[in-house]
Amino acid sequence: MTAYYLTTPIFYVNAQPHLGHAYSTVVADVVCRYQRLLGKDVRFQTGTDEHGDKIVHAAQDAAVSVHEYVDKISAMFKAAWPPLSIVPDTFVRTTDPAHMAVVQAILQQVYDQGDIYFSEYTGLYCKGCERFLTEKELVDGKCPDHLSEPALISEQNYFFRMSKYQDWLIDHISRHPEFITPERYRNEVLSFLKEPLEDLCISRPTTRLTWGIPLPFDHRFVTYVWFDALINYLSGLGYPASQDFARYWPVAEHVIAKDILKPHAIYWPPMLKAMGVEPYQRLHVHGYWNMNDTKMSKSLGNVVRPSELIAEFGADSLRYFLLREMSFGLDAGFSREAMMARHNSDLTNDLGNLFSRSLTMVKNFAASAVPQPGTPSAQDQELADAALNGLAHYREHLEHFAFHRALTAVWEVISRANKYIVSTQPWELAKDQNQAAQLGTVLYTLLETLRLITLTLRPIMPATAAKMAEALGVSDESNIISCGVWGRLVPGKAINPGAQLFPRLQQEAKDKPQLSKSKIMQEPAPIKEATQTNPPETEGLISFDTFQNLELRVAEVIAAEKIAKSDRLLKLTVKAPEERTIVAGIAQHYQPEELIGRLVIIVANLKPAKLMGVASHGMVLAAKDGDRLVLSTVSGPVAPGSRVA
RNA sequence: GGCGAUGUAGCUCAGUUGGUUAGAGCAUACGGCUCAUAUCCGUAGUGUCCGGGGUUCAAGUCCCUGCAUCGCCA
Repeated sequence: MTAYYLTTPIFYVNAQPHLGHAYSTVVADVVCRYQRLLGKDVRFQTGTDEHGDKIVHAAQDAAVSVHEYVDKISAMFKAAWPPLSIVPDTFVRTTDPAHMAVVQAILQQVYDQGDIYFSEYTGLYCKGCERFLTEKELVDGKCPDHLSEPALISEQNYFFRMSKYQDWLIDHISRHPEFITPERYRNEVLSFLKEPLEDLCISRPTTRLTWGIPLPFDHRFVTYVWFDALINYLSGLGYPASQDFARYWPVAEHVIAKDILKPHAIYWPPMLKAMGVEPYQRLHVHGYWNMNDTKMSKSLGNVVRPSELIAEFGADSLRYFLLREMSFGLDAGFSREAMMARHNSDLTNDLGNLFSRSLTMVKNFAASAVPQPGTPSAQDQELADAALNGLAHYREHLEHFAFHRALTAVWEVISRANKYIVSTQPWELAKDQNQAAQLGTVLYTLLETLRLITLTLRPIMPATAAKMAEALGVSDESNIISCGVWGRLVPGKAINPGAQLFPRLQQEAKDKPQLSKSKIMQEPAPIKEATQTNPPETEGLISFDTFQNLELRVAEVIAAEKIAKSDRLLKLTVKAPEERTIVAGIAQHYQPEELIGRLVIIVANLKPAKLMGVASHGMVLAAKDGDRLVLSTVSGPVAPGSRVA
């Protein structure tokens, strides 16, 4: 049996699972299910990336130990997938002892053969950022985030001789057009490789960072996060001496989002080469989901929780939407409205209704059994051909990760079937005994078309496809090659129409209460609209729900500076609890220095805006008394990020 | 600053190597059917194909230039 191995990235546990994580993982699950339908032996892996200073900080902010923190978030990721009908075979944690042992063995091996060397690096180090900054990042010689001058320090570190593999890598990418897809990302990588590659710093001294895997040859250092994380793709297979590794690695493919293109396309192949392992076969790069035209971002509080969407639409509907709405590789927009439209029109109307009307006719006109088909007319043959054609196109597109095209091909068949019903008018045929044979052919053609559609939907919407297969009496079909042919339904076999596949969802009132505080960012409902829907006596008042749309939080000012060329604006860096930049028009009332450490109240879910070239994520509330502005605050000490309500 | 991508109907997008009247879905309007868990089918549209210039018998498509948005790099 041919093997297939597909991975998602391992997700960094400094945040909870969001739609972006769900997308990568749904894509991988769909492809794995499809490969299984082809009869392959599939290995599907995901996991969590748990080392690094950001995680130590996140744990500190949450006031728990690092171990407790990573256990908790990792478990949240693990628990996020089954409700989406995603079933990985392996779930790797970079804190697993087995993974850590593999990382250390590889470091030792590469070190022994001379591709890791010790060297000194001198650079501008910002204590606040806990990292080296490049000259270009500095503003007036200062760190833009911490407004302090970085120190020129020398640090000794270990480096991976990546530059040695540059020519090999360019050659490899050039020879393998499908190594990085879609093509735009391949071009991006090739263009990056036109410049000389620098060696990769792969260590951090334990004086700066302890939450990592110690270098086996020097315990004063831990390994840099990428040398740790990427290796999960091997350690999850039991590298080096396992049958799984021998079986699955030669067919390995990775799914990633575009933000981690560089580590996967530039660092990873040379790492593999250095350890004497063949590179992966294909890297599939996808884009971002933008939320209501605003970049999805953890710090803006406009993260969509997949669990809430599942609760509202169902896992299958969400999977369908994600695959149908995004052109793989490009960015796409997410909105509840778009999802509602897809659900009701594509799923409820087109597919659900076709299924329901067809089975009802079999029930009413053919005694709930597969009818005996007669000689097909041109019309019947046309639908049969369209169904087989659709299946072929679907397969072609899925092979290339063109999910939206694959689904368009299937919906083309659905649409043809709906037209076919109108033009053949089975209800008229049923009225005339002489046309019984023709009726049988029509219904049989419809059922076969539905059976083929069901086959194509198995990877996309597993639960729905299972219901459809059950109704058609073909639950045992599990191979798209042997079953993807015309005429497998046996006349006389019982058909059992089930419940409606996709109940219609009503568009909720716009100011529906939020299910949780961190949902899709919404514009606060316009007051005008609220007054229109409210009785006259409350005119000018807003509803509680409207108020709930405002996310007010306490924030601590940790840095402030004047914005050049503006006499009114200050650029504030606040902790709420994440760090964010807010531009405030208070320069005439407050000096930057006197703001540091103050607790203020901010609107956390305001649409970001650029003021004098600086992006502002939220606004600071202040009282206006004539010409005077006085900042809002809370009457006692509370943790930054506390909700004000 | 360098390289690249994108800009097409109200919305989301298709448009192969230049080739007749520029397409689809959604939304809108009207009409038809009744098998449908309340849908489906048909018809009707509207487009300065981002602006400007050029090549060509012929440009959404190729070239130059400008604008806008985005990405990568520095």
